[in-house]
Amino acid sequence: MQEERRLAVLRAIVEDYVATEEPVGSKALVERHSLGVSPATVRNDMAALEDEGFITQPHTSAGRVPTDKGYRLFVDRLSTLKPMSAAERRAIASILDGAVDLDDVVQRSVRLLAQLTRQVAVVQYPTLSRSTVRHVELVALAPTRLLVVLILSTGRVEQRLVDLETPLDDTQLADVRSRVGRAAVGEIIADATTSLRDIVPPPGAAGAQAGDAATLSALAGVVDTLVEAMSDHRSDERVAVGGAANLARFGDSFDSDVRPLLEALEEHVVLLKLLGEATTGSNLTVRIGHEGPYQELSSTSVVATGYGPRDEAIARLGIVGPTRMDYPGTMASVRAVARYVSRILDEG
Amino acid sequence: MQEERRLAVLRAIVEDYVATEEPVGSKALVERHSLGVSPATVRNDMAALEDEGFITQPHTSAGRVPTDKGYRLFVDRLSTLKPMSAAERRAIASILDGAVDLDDVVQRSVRLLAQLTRQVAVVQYPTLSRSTVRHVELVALAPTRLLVVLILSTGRVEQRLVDLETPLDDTQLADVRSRVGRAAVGEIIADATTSLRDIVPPPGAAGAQAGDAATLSALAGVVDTLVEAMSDHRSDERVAVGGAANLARFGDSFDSDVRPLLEALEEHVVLLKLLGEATTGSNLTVRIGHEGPYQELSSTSVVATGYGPRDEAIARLGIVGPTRMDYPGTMASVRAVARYVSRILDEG
DNA sequence: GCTTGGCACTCGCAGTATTCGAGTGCCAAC
DNA sequence: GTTGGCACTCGAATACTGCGAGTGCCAAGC
Repeated sequence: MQEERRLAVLRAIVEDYVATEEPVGSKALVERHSLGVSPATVRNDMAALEDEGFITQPHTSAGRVPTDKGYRLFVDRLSTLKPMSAAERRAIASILDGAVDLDDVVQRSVRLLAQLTRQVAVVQYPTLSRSTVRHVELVALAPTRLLVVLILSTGRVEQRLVDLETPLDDTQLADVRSRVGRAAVGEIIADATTSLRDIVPPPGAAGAQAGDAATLSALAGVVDTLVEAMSDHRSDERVAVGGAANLARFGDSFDSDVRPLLEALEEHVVLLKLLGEATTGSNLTVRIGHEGPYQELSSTSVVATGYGPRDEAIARLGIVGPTRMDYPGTMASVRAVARYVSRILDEG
Repeated sequence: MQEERRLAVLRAIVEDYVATEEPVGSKALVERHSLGVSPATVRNDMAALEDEGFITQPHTSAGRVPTDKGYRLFVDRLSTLKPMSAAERRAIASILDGAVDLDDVVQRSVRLLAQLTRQVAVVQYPTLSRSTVRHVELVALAPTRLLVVLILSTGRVEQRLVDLETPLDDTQLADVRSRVGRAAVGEIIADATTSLRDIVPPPGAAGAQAGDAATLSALAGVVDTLVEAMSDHRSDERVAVGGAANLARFGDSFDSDVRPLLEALEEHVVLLKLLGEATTGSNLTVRIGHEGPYQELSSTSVVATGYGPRDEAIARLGIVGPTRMDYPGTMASVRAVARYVSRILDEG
């Protein structure tokens, strides 16, 4: 009984505090929520909640404010995702459906997310590691210079230049091209890497079906380049950021809260760590205040989820904002955008 | 005589105000600078300067602060570029020389610039319009699907997909490839666009050396795609931004000054307009406060310059900061980075 | 005629005092 | 277990005051 009401009180406190940005007192609570009890009773409950560490008061004789632990309980047990309105759904669809390519999808997503949540949005570009090789092309730019183009199932295109030791004629080039294609096309990155390595004969031990020296040398160079392009971490680390202007709403504490966040937004490695490791599926994760890996960001929360085609989370997206945020609404928006983007990747 | 001293006073006021961020009074001025006159004299000069609109006082009985007009005079006539220290030169060289490709150069530049000036840095990616076509490649991904790769002299690579109406065999493809190559390679973008259009025969009027229908259809599709890629404004508009965390030093006025700037940083079109139209050569431009095109950014200044290989300004870079900034130092840094980047583009 | 010292005046800032009221904890009564 | 009452706390807002940096002006001096 009392336990249940206490949780109701906690929920009310979180909701009011998020809405008003001011510590909430017992009297205001009973006025705004129909709890069916008097302020005095609420006070007793508040005292209990404070003992348990869910709320705290900034100074004696002020209202109560949720602690990280309080938000955690709220998110885990007291909130239900706010359903998106029809208008919001339409907005998501209309904005994302206009995208012309992968980069455009990411950029539109980040804007959309920032707009919906009024927070700073972060979207990781689909990572290479889970995707498959759709095509490899070799183009002779000059007698000893090849352009290697790698096209992945996500739509990402990587190109590299390879300088050859000896010139290659068309037949030899076609040979290299077909060997590489057979080894890599259709494989996921990880497998393609190993099978590409396999088609380069170890130096010295010339196999029966190996081929002439020029071809082998070129093959080795191309394979090296491809392997390097595939494992290139720069591609994995790319993220898009949007809605930094929303930081202006942070209100008070500027130097202590906004500054470290602004710095983090430029460090893509940090951002990726904030988004969290991509686990399987599309689970929505919420990291509140101190739960995160960075001391300086102890007053910010992260709401993130994986996304990708066919329920494979090949990248993550989410938002970063003050611990005092509208979790139900934000979580709903993040999930909705992730689902829609995943669907687009499915079709593409 | 007096005129000269008045300018010296203005210079001293600007320097002191930039350093201390506080209105500067007559007494403090004569103490910190050896002007050789008494505070009373300085006061007279100040009154004159105020009449002319170069300085103003925030409120009666406070020190003086430079106006936009005052900064303008300072920048135009009273300041000499601070020479870069040897250490700074080395830092620029060592950071930029490590770049592996064009994007890397831009990204390193923007970080470097933000670090040197402690302001928000903006670097436009080299624009297409002035650069030349180094190579065009056509790759048959499928019988009726071509990958068109466009490589420019700046090192930028654009790729597009073209769907054909009818399949193309290797001979026909080679034909299209060589026609396109002959028309475009080596030309600057603008010329390539027109000469590409010229090689597509007008519908109906089949010329003597035209060729079969499949080839012509494919040719038209490829040319359309190339022309579109070349004139694609998205490529022109790309900019990199760095050092947003430096906005935290803005001190006071948050909502009125920082917020619009944060918003502008996400609008690349706005940023490009701020950097200004690329004029010829590497002229350093300084836009102070209200001189800029945006009302909301009236308390920010922009220091920008063009850069590019062989003294052709194919893109711009610069910084955005408060009107109260160290102009000589900032201008020197911007120019130094622009020169170094231009040199790298020269070599690449 | 410019420069300078003197001087009265202004006015923002910082520190202090004071009031106000929202909110609390506790207790006795229900 | 709930409720109304009540004394108490303490931060925020307001008002007051003295300080001092800075100014403008003027008359004397170089």
